[in-house]
Amino acid sequence: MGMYIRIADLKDYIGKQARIAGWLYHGRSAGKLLFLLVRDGSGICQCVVEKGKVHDDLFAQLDHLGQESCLEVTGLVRQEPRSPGGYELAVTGARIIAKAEGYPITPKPHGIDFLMRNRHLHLRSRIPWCIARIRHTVVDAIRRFFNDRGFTLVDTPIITTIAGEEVGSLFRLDYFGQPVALTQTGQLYLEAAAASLGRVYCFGPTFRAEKSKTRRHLTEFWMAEPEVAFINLSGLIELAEDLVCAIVERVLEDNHPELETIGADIEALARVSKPFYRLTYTQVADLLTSSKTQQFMQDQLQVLVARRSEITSRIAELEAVLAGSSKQWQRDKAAAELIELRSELADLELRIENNPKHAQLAAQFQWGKDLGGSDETIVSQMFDKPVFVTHYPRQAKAFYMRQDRSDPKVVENFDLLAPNGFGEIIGGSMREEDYELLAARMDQEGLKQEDYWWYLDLRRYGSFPHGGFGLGLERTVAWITGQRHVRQCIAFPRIMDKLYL
RNA sequence: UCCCCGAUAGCUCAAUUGGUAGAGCGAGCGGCUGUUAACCGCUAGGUUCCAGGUUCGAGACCUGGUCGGGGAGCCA
Repeated sequence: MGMYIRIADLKDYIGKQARIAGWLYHGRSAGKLLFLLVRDGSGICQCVVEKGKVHDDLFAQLDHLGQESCLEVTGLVRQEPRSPGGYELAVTGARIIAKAEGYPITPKPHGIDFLMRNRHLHLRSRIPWCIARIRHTVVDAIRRFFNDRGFTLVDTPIITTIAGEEVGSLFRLDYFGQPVALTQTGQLYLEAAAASLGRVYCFGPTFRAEKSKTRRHLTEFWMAEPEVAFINLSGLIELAEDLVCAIVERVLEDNHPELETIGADIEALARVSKPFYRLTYTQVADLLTSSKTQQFMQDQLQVLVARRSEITSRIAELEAVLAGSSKQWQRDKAAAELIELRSELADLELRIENNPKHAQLAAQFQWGKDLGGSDETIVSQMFDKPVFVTHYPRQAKAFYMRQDRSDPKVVENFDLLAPNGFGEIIGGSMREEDYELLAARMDQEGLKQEDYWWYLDLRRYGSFPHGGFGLGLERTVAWITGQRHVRQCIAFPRIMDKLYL
């Protein structure tokens, strides 16, 4: 593609001249040598400038070039074990395209608020770059998965006239005088499309005005939703299982370096394989109130407490280093570690404080309630692979979920909990295809049948067994990348009462 | 809506518990031919979030507010 070689392709040019263009990620000087780390979006390349090999005034300019300046570099590509990527560019020429001065984001720790207010620049940094690449792989894997299985993509509307989830979490809009809302799910429209195309899916943004200020919530997030005609619950669960396996497999294949850079738990990801665990809601309720769970929580508490004393004594050590008369660089290192340990300590304190509360909540769990956040966390911590939880109580779930004909108290639904405390990434169900049962359920929920007239029509004209699910993209990416907060997993996050940019 | 925590240099954090506001990074200048968050020396950089109050004296204590972080409920 023309004038420049992509840094990712430099390995094919060893021993040859190449010209790259990018931004200065980091510059160091060592006397008459300059090390310029240049990034171009495809990778990072160390460019070595030797005094005398370029004009002196260019050398001086490069020596004083600010981080994120845009430049073009020409040189000889050579293998070099001392270079971060294993090869480097021996610079013979360079052209500064645009200078940058006082770039605010340095290669040192920053607070989350600062980074999010500078998100437009933060995207250039290493970790957001890795996450963006992994997110891209996940999206592509999802599309391929469905396309390869005979699904047809149907783009459902973003402006909707009916609610699929809690009415309280709608973003309301005025549509030329008519009250409408931003979509919370494409599901209802997808059910209509499934009667035309059999297997369909949508993949787009969804909007929920939930007042949830947690690490698992965005007000605007992306969801992949398949809807399948002539399937049953176990078929649906298998589909979800295959999908998650396909996603994880692709990421392991395509993004190994990125996973390593961000410190994801690659071994845990490699363990993600069929079959996942399958539990009914009733089994989970029994598990939560069992002595096994209480024991698990106690064991966990002990581990946390042990880790706390470990950290506490390490902090004391580091504080002694800072108070003592050691070298500056030793003090710097100690200070950096101290910052990290203190935040881990704060996190531990919170978990230690919450542990008995959560244990108690679990012990007091009553059949009929929806699983709380802490219950979900406990269950997903108890398993090393994803867990399906099925057959929730009917009254805790949405009106469209199919009543289990062999046990009318529950519905044919499932949630998929990612392991190690990540919690729910998929929710799905068979849909009630019986007109009378659906209408009765809508009455119970206080939903007006005339608002849903076309949805009920689907049960009037050749009603068919069908079901589907929704996979939350950011939660999936957060789980795979090991990010604490979903807000790192979308380029421009929207969270409750904050847009940042 | 409720609970907890925080706000000090551009950034990340200190300040011996009420007694002269500091360090690293970043920025600027200089040194160094193999750096890996390089290193070494020098320089600049402050209305300690805002408004009141207590005090001889407040970054620290009290009241109110603003902003931010985390959690609960609810959810993907």
